[in-house]
Amino acid sequence: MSEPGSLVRALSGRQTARNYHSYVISEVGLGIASGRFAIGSILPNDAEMMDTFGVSRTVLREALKTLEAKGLVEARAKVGTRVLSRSRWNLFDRSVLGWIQEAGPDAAFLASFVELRETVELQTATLAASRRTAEQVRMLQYWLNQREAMAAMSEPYALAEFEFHRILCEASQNPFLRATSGLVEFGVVQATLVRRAAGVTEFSSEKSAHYKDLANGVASGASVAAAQAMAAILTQDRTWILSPQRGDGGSG
Amino acid sequence: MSEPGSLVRALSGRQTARNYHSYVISEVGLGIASGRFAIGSILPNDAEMMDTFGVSRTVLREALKTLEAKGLVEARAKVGTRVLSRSRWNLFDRSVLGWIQEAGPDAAFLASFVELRETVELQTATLAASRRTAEQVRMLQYWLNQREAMAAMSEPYALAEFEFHRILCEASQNPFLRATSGLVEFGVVQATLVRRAAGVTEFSSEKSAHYKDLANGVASGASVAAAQAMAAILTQDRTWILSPQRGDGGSG
DNA sequence: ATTTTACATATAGTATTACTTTTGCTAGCC
DNA sequence: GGCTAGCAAAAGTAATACTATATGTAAAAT
Repeated sequence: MSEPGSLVRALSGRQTARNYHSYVISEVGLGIASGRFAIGSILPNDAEMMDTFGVSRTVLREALKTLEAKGLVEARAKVGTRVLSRSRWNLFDRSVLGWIQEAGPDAAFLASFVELRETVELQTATLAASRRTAEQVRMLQYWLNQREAMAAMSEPYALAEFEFHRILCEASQNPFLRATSGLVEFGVVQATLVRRAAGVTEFSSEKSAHYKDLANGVASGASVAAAQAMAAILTQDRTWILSPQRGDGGSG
Repeated sequence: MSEPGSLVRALSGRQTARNYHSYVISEVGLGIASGRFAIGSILPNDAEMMDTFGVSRTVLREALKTLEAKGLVEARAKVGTRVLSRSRWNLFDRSVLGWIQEAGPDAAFLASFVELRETVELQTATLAASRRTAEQVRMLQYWLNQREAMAAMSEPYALAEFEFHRILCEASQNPFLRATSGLVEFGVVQATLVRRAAGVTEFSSEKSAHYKDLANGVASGASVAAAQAMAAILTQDRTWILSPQRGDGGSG
């Protein structure tokens, strides 16, 4: 039940597969993220993959089109469907991040992630404080309480923390920052996964004061205070996310 | 020949259509970005669109799958294919940004864009200065020269400026920042479009000193100097991008 | 020996048709 | 009035056949 990745799936709403498309998409997507389909290599051809996944060509091709749209592969006649280099991947896409997370990101990737997240979420906090609506303040308070209430259960806890950050994205009133909710989810989930693996059973306490400060800062329109509280949260998350993992090395 | 959008297409490599898929994708994508297919509305059903675009259901569905992957639409049985709200769009996707640009972004969107770009590219410049390779320094110098050489022609000029910024993204060594090259392209193109529309014929001069400082800063590893030069560039671009447009109101 | 040309071939691209599944709506039953 | 069954519209899936494209190879020309 508690296999790695279940938290990810729970948060992103990916159960197993809503239909054949999504099944093939996540199988191949995860295969690419994990390195089972090596970067630069050619995927098995249509006929072979139809056989592997037990789907028609229609389904297979539509799935590959989706992956192409996310920058993971590129199809060309006579040569096949090539796995593109990571620099072509759409790293702000929620599913792409999900596959990377499920595959087990390496230390360099996590360092890059933390680097960007700190810049982005700091701005999010700053803007949210000056633009939030009354309704958003209420929502923040709600998820703040939920976060405390669910502190003993990794998945509901992570969900509450994620929702809190997501409301902040909304409150920034900036469509680009709203589109970074995938990043935010990745961060919350990654920090929670690491701590759960380390045997943590009470998830909220270390950051509780900072979350309270953040909510208060946003509610009162204090941009600087909000940013400072966010900075404290991100610093704490960073130490968890970048802490050396259990040496399983990864499956790929 | 000089219709709006040709610069966009030239830069992003979208000629007209490589195949039927890309034709349908950009028609519908642009239709959505321009508001011709209203947000929240249902697209015409398969049969009708097959007729409109003169393609088979296979092509149409694969095109819609691509748009779904970019967060523009969502298909559900019995109800049809719905145009999603902008908050679901993948705004870091190059083609999505291209359609928005071609459709003529409104002032609020441009303000949001500038807001984010300044945060992101400032960090890019900082990191690039500390991580760039010798080869990247050479490339920067090359595009710096090209930028000057092409100052009289909007498209080659914009291309050179874009390449300069793109090399910076690469040099940051951060995959997320590399994935923001679509943003960078949008900014360069937008600034150039506005100025061309205003009758500018010499594109480089105002920012030349700053670009030189930026290249020098990156080459010598001076992160702070590089960030300052980038800030000056972005400030200048902002005044152009946010300047009131010709009052054509937009076609949508 | 090298380059060019042309062809065979493998692969994705496209078209067509038919059938299945999902789900919103409506009408009928409790 | 609310629940239930079934109709129907739309997307989902399958199967098949044909077309376009580009790669590799071998023959032909230099």
